[in-house]
Amino acid sequence: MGNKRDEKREDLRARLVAAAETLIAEHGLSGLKARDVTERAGCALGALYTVFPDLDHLVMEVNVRTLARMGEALALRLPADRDPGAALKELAAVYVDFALDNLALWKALFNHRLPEGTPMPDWYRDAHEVLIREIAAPLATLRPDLTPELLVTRAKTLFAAVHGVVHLSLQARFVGAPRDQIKPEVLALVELMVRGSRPDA
Amino acid sequence: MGNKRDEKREDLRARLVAAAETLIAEHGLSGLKARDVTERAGCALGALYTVFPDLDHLVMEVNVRTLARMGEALALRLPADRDPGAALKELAAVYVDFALDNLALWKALFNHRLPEGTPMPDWYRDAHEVLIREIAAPLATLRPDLTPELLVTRAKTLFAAVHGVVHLSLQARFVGAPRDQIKPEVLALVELMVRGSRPDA
DNA sequence: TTGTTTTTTGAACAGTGTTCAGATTTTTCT
DNA sequence: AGAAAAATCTGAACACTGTTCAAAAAACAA
Repeated sequence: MGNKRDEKREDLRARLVAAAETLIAEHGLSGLKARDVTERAGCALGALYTVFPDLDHLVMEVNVRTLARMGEALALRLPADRDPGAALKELAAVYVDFALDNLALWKALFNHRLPEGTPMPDWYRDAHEVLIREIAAPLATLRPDLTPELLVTRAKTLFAAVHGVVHLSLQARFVGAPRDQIKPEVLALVELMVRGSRPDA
Repeated sequence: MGNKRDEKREDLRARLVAAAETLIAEHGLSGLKARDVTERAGCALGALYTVFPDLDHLVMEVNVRTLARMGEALALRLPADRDPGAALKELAAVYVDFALDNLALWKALFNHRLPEGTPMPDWYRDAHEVLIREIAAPLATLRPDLTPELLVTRAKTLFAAVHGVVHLSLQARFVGAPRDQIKPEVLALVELMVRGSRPDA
């Protein structure tokens, strides 16, 4: 049975990802150091590089877990929303809450950058699909005129718009809405987009 | 006359900022190295730290210049747009074009982060005001019901929504709209928001 | 010119991600 | 079980950063 090796390796991997997740949650993405991760995971510095090719891949692993949790949160919203506008607002509200409740991990998800010229692995890109998965259905009800292809693009655009409001606000940077008004502003934005989608009277 | 010193100092400062701008434009924010900047500016490594407290401040200086140019571009759009909806679309189009024409500098503007816990200087935060300055007027025409305070917040939200679409697309990351559809999608988004703002028939 | 002050320099430092020769552990073979 | 071979793990060493600061150079004052 050669799976004792695999078990150990899998255990080490899990410990590294858990350590990285904790450190990012506590000190932010920029506070993630290889030496801290390995110390917390209880292994040598070099061990990290026997599991992941580099730190970026460890971060991506953490981000994939964050995306999975976000996907669950978004899919778990109350069903039986016959009104597509209400459904879209509900999704946006869940998104805002998740970002606020997982601030550091959420920031790591969107602030992490691969080195110049490094292409994003497919498995990583694909993991982001949960962000728009739930939008298509209510949007299709709202906009039966859109082709399936344009529907996907538009869903991405709606997500990006909501995301932009949350992102700029939480950046605590400058042109973002005041932090205590993120939710109201996001909901107002979705309301605008929903109203704007209705056929003219 | 002790202003010979000041002149030299100002000249060095200008050379450093110009060098940094060029390097960011060519190799991206992450490709900006203190040694490259000083070499290109024709001074010693340490000279950088006699002008700026650290590299972050040099980046902020570059970003302020980018913001100023962007402010000019936004203010320069055709006047005589009596239709507020058309004005907002025009602003969005200018924003998209600027981002596409100044890709690396635009990314540097929004991807640069101060170290954890470092507060943003006021002069830097204030420089971002140009991003929303032109939005308030047409929005006020469109939404005479909004209080001045809410008008500002809503202008920030509209900007953040448009920015989010551009940002996620140009990140070439995942959930962004295909790059060749940035402009159409942004304009569609603004159209939605404008239509949604109209009083019910 | 000579002494004093200011400015500039770049070698040295500290903190980072990553590597890899050797030590350690596990597996294989008799 | 014991020994040899293979796989794995280790952490010192390396390469590349931003930043500092003692010393050199330049500017100025007398």
